[in-house]
Amino acid sequence: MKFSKAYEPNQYEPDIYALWEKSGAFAPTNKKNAKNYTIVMPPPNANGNLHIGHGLTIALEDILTRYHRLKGDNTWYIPGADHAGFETWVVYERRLEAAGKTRFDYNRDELYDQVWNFVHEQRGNMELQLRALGASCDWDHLTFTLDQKVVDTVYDTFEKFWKEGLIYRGKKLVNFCTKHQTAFADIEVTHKDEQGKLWQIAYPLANPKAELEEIIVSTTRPETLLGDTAVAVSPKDKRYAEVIGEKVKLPLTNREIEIIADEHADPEFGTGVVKITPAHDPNDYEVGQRHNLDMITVIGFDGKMTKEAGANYEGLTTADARQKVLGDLEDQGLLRGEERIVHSVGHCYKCDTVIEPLLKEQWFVDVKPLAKKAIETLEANKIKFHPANKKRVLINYLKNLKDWNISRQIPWGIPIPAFQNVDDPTDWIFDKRVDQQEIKKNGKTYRRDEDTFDTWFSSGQWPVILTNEKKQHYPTSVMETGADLLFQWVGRMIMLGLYNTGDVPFEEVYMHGMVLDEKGQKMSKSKGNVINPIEMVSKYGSDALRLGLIASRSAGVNQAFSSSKVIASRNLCNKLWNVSRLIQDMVDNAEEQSNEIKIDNYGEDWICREITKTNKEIQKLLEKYRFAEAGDAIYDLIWNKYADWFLEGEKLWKDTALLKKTLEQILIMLHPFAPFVTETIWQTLSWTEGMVMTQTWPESLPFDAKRAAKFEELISIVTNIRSHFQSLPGAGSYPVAFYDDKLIYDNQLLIQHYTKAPAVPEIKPEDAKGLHLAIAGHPNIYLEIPEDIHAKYKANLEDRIMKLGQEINTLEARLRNPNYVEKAPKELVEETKSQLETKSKLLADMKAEFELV
RNA sequence: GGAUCCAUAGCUCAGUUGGCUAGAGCGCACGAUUCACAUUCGUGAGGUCACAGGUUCAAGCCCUGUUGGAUCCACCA
Repeated sequence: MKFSKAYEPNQYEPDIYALWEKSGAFAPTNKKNAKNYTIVMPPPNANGNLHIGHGLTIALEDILTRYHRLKGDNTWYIPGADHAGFETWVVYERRLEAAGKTRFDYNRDELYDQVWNFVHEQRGNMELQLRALGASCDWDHLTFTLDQKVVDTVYDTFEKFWKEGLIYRGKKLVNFCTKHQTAFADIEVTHKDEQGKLWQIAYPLANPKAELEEIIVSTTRPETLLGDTAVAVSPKDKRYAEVIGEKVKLPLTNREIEIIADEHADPEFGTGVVKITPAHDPNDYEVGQRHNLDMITVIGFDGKMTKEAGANYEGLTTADARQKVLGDLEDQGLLRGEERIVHSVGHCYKCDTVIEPLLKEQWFVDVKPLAKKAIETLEANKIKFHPANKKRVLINYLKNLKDWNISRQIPWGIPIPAFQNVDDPTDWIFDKRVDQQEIKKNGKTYRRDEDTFDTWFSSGQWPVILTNEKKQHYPTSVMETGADLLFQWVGRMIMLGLYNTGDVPFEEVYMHGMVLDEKGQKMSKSKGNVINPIEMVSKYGSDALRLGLIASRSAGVNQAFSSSKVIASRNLCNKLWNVSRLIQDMVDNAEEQSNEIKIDNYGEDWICREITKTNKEIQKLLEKYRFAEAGDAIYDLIWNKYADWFLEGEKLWKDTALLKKTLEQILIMLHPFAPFVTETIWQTLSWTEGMVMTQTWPESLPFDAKRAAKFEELISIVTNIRSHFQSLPGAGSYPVAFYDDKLIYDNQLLIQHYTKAPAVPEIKPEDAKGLHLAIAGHPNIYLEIPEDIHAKYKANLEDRIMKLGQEINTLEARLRNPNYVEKAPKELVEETKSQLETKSKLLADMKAEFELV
């Protein structure tokens, strides 16, 4: 291959990925004295497309993976594909609807097969996209969340729970979406503040007293009145103390219900009386439990009033029933007022339907013991979090966690392996024969539970499942995922991982924030501000997207996407491409080919020092998950140091052995961040062998620190001269004359090359003329400029003298402070002193010059 | 009600045991240019680090409070 003039990512990326994949190097090695490094990928939706957040996830995980592979670890990055239970079901149900069908036209097994086929028709796109992003994951172990090994583990866990009594079947209030016909966990419900009304309704006492004939309750949901089984007052509320235990006539029905005393009633709120509807309100449910109240279900799973609501209301929607109830109350003179209030209402996170708390028999996990263990583990710092504060947030959540409803009434998921005795509804058994609707056991007939597991129940066991085959990779090294999944996923993986294995599922957690659009807004389809990562890849290249995404981003913080960072990264790739092109050119044209490195000028010492310094810095930063800073460090090395200074100088020296070596090191160090361009270059260079992906992380390069420091002096001299050339009228360049300066003498050619000065002559002190440069340590440099330009320079010099004077004042003030001299570290004080000395000398030179000019 | 995060250059953001003159990319201004790269090179302007106190020899960083923005959890008859 030859280097074209510019790097065109699209031209190379697919072939490069194919090269890697074919090589087998994505599979974990099994070296004896190497550490294991494992990341399980949060599985993207199997039949969806990746979004920009996946771009970030893959970038971060793949940087870590490739870095550790280069470091020689037994590195294993395991990909996954999610059946995404509810998400996918919603999509499929929409298709059914479009075809004029509903889920009720089929039985569960038929629906499961249909969705299975649907998903597998759509599948594969996501996996291609992961490849386009450069994920160096082990495709041989790609796991779909409905694969048999997943189901096996989930069933084993369920059975173990069952035997230990951690699973129970309970009829409790669940969050039910009447559109999607399924229950949700608490965490899946989105609460929104809404404008609503609070109505006052009179409940007449069964035995009216002279001073109290009726009590007035306040409610936002009058239609649930039909299911009231008590009214509650605070036990401390003196107004009602006498009527506790008495009955009231429930309006619109002919029932009488009791007045009970319960803490739930707040004397300060409204009239201090609460109607109690245990079947339709979570708080009332608890009151009902405490007082052993009846539970009357007046709203059905279809969102309509039931038979129990009475003939007048049966079949009405809750909204219609509300109007009718209000009208009827009004007719009877029992409606006593209304006021507007803002209250929070739960909605289905997919379809926005109001979530109805309904009584339903479901499987619940008793989370107390699991959460307790998780909290202990977290408090013992067994898992390190980035950002660190997420640990406390998670502990706080776990402390208040309620039992977890794991039943979902959707066909797309892992069937719950539980069967119910057809003759005895209380008799449930555990059995794995879920492919049958009815089974026989001990002469009894059992019918399968139609429900499936909450997907978080299975994905909560993800690290355990994926490492099952190579147990030495558990616990995994780091769990990298979005900050929004702290509770529903990370927390559950910790609980279930500990339960399954006794050990944590991962040693560290890194949580990234959301990728917002360029204006800092959340991306959403409805807003139309979604950025497609694959479009970015085809426009700028995969490496540019990766580098651009990690730039300026820190753990846990939501940050805007920045196309300018992507473009800057694209430019970096091109820069490196051209650097390589130049070096290849020098190698091709070199008179002798030698692999022996001879460091014989300051710039070479300097670049060896800088590469080594950056090498250590990148390692340190990646260990701390500081991706953005690591990216900056390598960017700075390649562009500002390697290309702008070292390579520019090497145009004169052409030490090909050193050029090769340094370029190789840079390619390896950049590889985790920009895998495609580094590999493309590696494959294109004439002398490199194998793949950059499977090289070894570079060792330190040899250098002489004093000589490297000399080069830095040269840099500041050159910069100073360039600055003068720019600011002097005419913006020309002039001879740089000097005397008695070894550094300049030794580097005349280089200085001429960097500054583009016409000459760098050595002169006799008495011949010095022109503009005297004030550079610390180099007092004898003159720009030979015409007389008339001097005056302009004088003003500039005056400014610099003033500035320097201020700096000297600061230093002097610091040293005058006895506390500073005594308490600050000695090195620091010494440094201040030496700085003061240098600067004072410089100031004296400048002042002398000012007089001369 | 409880909690968390954020506020630094025109924009997006770094700045992690407190240390000297607060950085980057983009943008802006000025200049260059056949010879690796216009996806280029060079030079430069631009910041009372939200505000008010405090701790310290020393504060963008630590503490207290205030203001503004974002998010999460719980509750809301």
